[in-house]
Amino acid sequence: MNIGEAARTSGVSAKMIRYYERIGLIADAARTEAGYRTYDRNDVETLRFIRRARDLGFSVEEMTALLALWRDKGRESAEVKRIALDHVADIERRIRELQGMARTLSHLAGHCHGDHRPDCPIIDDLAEGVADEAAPPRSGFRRR
Amino acid sequence: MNIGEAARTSGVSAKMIRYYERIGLIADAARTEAGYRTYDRNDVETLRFIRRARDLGFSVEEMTALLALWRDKGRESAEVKRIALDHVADIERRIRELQGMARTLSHLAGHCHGDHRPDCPIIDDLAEGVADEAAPPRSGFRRR
DNA sequence: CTTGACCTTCCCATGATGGGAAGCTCTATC
DNA sequence: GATAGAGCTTCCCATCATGGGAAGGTCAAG
Repeated sequence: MNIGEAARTSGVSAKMIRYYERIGLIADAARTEAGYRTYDRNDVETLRFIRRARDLGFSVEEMTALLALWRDKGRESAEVKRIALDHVADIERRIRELQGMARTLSHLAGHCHGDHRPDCPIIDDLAEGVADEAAPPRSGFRRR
Repeated sequence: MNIGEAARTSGVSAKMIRYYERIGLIADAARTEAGYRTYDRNDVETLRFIRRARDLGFSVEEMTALLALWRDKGRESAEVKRIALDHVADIERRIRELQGMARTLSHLAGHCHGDHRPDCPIIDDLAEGVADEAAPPRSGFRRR
């Protein structure tokens, strides 16, 4: 099948399939005489694996490791578990950061009239920076 | 003061100060004859405002609105509150996405021996995609 | 043989941030 | 006054995963 059908049946866009090939996450696809990429059921299975890992928030780097382990029938499950748990710890750290932000903002908003009057503790806090209630905004925080 | 001191006292890197000026979040700084940017206490206050908003996860777009409201002494607090609560809702949506991922992965890891044996439900799930326990991986999800 | 869907590569953009090069300016010390 | 070193300037590049779109080749149905 061509890349379009592989994309539809795997849930990975054609753009991303080409990208994954270019960065070496997946092997170069076979080509027709005209240069079209072709995929078989096996390739689509790999793409599905990638899509599920991606949906669980794994980075390309982590997916590279997971794919290698998937293919390695003699793998040690400890290795897979370690990657998964490291990822969980990473996710939980991000959750805590976000919770700190939400808590601070909710608190401030709770004290804001939210009417036509100009007084607003949210703005006041941003301007003065009194409350240091949010999770410590250390390095490494990225939004979206 | 020059950009270096403004960066140190505001907590916003010189790189980012130039970036914020270039994209129009802050006004063009005054310049010395030699072309050096100069900042006064007022400018540093603005930069501090930006840093705090950034630490709370506001995007540049949201910061633009918040800065305008900060300067507008006749603002309606309802407007500020709306931006803050919209942002909280956005944060909470991201938290739920992350929690779904962490839950699924923790569940899978809990059933993985994590030893020298190759059997691993984490890999099996990625390969087969049986459990659809994670938050629906709709469009718009971005990692980090 | 034309039409339209599909494929190819290539370049650009995102958002917020940092790295680094090449070159100019300022200040302190000799 | 010269020199060293810190600090400033602009410009370009990279990140990460993803999409948009242009220019042009290919294929299948009518």
